[in-house]
Amino acid sequence: MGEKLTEYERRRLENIKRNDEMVAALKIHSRLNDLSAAAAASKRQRDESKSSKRSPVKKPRSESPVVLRRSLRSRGVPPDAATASGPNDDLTGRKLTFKNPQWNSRESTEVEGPLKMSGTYLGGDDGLNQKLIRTILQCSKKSVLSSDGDKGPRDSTVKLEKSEEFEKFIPGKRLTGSIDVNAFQLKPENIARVVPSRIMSLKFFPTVDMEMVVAGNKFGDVGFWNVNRKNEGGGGIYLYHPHSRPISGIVIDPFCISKMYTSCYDGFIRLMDVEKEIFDMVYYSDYTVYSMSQSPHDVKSLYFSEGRGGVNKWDVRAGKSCLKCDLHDERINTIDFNSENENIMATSSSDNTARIWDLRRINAVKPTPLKIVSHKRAVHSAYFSPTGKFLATTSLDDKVGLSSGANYEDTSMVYHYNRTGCWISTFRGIWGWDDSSIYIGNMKRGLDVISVEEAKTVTTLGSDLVSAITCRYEAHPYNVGMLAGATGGGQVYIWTQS
DNA sequence: TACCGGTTTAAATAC
DNA sequence: GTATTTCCAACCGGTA
Repeated sequence: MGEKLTEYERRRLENIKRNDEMVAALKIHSRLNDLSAAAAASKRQRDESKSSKRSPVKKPRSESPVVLRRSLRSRGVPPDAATASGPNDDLTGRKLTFKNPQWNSRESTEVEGPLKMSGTYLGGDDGLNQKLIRTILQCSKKSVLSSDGDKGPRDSTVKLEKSEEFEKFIPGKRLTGSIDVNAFQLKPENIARVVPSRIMSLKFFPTVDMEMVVAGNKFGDVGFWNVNRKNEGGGGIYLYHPHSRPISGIVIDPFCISKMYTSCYDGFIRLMDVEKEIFDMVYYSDYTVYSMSQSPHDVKSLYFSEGRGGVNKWDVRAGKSCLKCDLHDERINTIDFNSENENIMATSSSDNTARIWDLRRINAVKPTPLKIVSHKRAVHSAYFSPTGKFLATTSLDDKVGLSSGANYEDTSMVYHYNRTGCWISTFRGIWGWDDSSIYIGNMKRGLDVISVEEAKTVTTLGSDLVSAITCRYEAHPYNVGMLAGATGGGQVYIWTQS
């Protein structure tokens, strides 16, 4: 693992060196230009970048983007050149936002076109990249075979084969079942550092054929951890760099796990297509993509947020947007869908609200939500319970909101300290496998379990093995009782039932 | 309302 | 262990 970090740092240093060379080249170039014009252009770039970072235009899609990025393809640069392009002054635009100028250069991942998986692999040895590809393809093949039949997938774990839920297994629909929160255990072998730095997104592969977790960090790295050491390739960690900025969302197609979508603050949405061994470009936005989600009822659409309050519904088959609307006044932090009602969606936003929407009624210019859950500060998540009867909202106002009722009209607020500060990601209360509990990290490196019935924190799980605050959690969709927590230092902890 | 700048604050690394 | 460094968030309140 230390070697991986070293390799990662080596790649970063290489990148910085490339950037330095480009900066040096630019200096020579700028001598040829009028100094005042260069200064004005520089100031304009700064201003534009700040306005797009701190306060993206209110109606991003109805106005022309201020900064246009020129397609590298149109400039004759091969689209699959993962590391071929250095940063370029006319492409940095809104990227000029950091104090350290080294970070302001356009990164090699920000090219409009596919990136080879091998080119973005940070482990050095391409044999390991190939190993991950083989592992995912093997499982994907199994899943396809089994979802074509009527019996459900063949499962390699004894536990699920014996469970009643196994018979009900449907790709895209998470399993439900009650568990004893006091039976959670953290085993030393279920701890790993999957990426360097802060984890922003965490997902399990939606399959019962292996236990694979994916983590996206703030540098645009995506790490894979094949958790179960008993399986072939188990314990392996694989690190890629397909983006340049924080990974805001990960979506894996439950019907085809060799297709994984990632969204990023850099405005890119990529599709890791394991069969083609590429991170393909699905979409590029001039505005920050803060979140991405997929409806379990419609896996051929991606929903993602853009800039200040916009939501874009993307048709992955047609490769085009099929709906754009403004749903909030500030950035949208999460998008979630009701598992029981295909028309219901929830969004959480830094405009201090979470909103519940009827998808049939958001085509309007000024769509009206079915329900607004109001907090006093930014709302960082809004998730439906497994049955869809509850909505849990997590806000920086130190409250976890619980909304229920036919139209979610009954809202109660549970106190939970949520001020995570500047070094770690915000907390998000998630659901497990029934409607009884919400799982959320705390500032003392513990895992709080909030009882819905009692409307308070009833249990706090902890372990001496946990060395940092777990800010993001993910429940395994098909493996009841498997809960992953992620830290600001790149570690992932997986709690299991016995 | 856009913008500026102060503030919060954890964890890796260096000693 | 303890001190030092990090400086790719995000919020809030003051100001023009």
